Amino acid sequence: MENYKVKLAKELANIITDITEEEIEELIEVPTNKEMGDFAFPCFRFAKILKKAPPLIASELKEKIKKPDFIEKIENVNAYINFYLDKTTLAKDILDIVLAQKEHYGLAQTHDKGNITIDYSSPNIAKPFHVGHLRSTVIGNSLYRIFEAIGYNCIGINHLGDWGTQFGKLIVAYKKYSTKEAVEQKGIQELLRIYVKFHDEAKNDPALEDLARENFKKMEQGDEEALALWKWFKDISLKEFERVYKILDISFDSFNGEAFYNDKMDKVIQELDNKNLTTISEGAKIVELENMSPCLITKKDGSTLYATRDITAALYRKNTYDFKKNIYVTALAQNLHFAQLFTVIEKMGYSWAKDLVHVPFGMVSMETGSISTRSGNVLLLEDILNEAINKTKEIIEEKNPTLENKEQVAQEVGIGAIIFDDMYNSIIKDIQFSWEKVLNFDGETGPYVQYTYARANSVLRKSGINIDDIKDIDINLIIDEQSINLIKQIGLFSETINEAAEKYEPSIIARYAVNIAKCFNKFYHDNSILVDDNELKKARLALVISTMYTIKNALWLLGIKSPKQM
RNA sequence: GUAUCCAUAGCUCAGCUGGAUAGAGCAACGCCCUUCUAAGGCGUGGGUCCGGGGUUCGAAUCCCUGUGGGUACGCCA
Repeated sequence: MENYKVKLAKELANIITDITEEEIEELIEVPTNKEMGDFAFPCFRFAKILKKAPPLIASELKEKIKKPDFIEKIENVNAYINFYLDKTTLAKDILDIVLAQKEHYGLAQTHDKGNITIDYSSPNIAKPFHVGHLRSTVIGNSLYRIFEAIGYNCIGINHLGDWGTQFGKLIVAYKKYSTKEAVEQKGIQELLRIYVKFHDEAKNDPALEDLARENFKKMEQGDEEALALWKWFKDISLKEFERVYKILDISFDSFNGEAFYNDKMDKVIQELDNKNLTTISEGAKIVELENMSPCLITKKDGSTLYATRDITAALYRKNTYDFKKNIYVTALAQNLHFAQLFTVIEKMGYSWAKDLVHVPFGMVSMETGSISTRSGNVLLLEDILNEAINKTKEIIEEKNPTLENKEQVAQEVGIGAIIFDDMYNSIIKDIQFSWEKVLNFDGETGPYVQYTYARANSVLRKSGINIDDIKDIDINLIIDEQSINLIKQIGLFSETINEAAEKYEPSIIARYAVNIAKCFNKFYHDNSILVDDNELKKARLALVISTMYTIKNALWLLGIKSPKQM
């Protein structure tokens, strides 16, 4: 649709000389109401220059415009000039592209725009994967695919929280409250139990915290026993995470977590010193920042912090991947941390500091209050996914009991519902987790979109026509209202992906997928597809398969599968 | 205290780079399966766009300010 706007601006520029073609293009808008055309040009702006009433300007202007071929009609309503695109031209232009690109529709064929590193999921070792971790994981995965779709090469980095004082705590807790056998048997559950116990005990015995810091310092100094325990805890956790990633079908290009930077931080601290950015405050090494609390580089015992590792990681990523953008998908609560991180890198004199992007998302809470691993108020992601899968199975038994591979479909739909729900709204919004909401598959939900895809697929299957035979269609057979609405929507795919990338907002894709589904369902309701008239059937099937490609790719961008039947 | 995010229908939210009567879904009620999957379609009711100023021909949208809520602010990540 964007290209028509450009063409229209060019046409108008022949008549309007007061402003530039670019300004004209900016003024052209899409009317709120479909009845008022595909594009509108408001004339208020010229009232002052021409000293005439806007409606008069509009009507005079309208008379001067020579109708281009791609425009069906031009109308003048008050101060607006409304343009209606020629339906046949529009439908032909869009369907030609979709039917040529087929399953690649909307997705870039090359990835030559450069590298983008995306830091997402990044769970903390030794803590179970809960609802709160889902957001970073699915949003990051979606952004990865969105940027790939517009031609970047993405590098997905799981910046594991596998270093830091928490391991000192875990080592202390293990020695005090657990045994080798218990950890081997119960895995992460046992690690969680002793971690929670540590915090309970530390409330009354602050010396425990000191002991923990001591143990972390040992790790940084290469103490073998401490490192062996650390590695053991890490392996146990990773096994657990891998299982969740497998269920979600999400993968990473790098698992270089915080520990990976252990031997790279000295050099960076040295660099900060050399650039005279550091000062000592209360025994700690810090970088002073304007309008912001200082960034802590080392503690008074000399061990490093989160920020130290993130600065090091950013430098490493720039050197390794020469990224065009380096994106961090983390909670909004980490706003200050990233503001500090980016400013420090800017102060170091790196011009690419401007390419560092924090994509913040809102908090997930539960009806029982905020999620807290320490207090045990958690809802494990696996439990939610399993619940959703079971609910889907029930629905399948009720609606489509003869379906083959029910198990797999239930998995794809149940998980799709959870992922979709997480990204349907602007990611900045807080979410209060609710079983009722997440297990509701009616209305604007993942299953609704998937259902639409399955429906379309079903018609195609029953038509008995091969996809490759759907060509040379008579466009004039599908320019009724519902068909054209659907075609227009399909034609918006590329610019929708661009917008989602620009705003780092997967929900734009999710809403787009719903729009396509809505348009298709109306089209489906109003038009019989499998009719006797062969030409009409073929033309409508062309729309059916165009919808299928679009929905499948839109859902793919969100990390959601499209089962052919459900 | 400072910073930051949020505030639109009963609920969850779109719309926010200013434009024509503010839109969806859920929930409620009613209609549509002898016809391609009813996880669908259609309809009805439902609004002080948090309050107050300002900019503008025009503000839910931009600016200022107040209120309410969330979050973060040195040795956790």
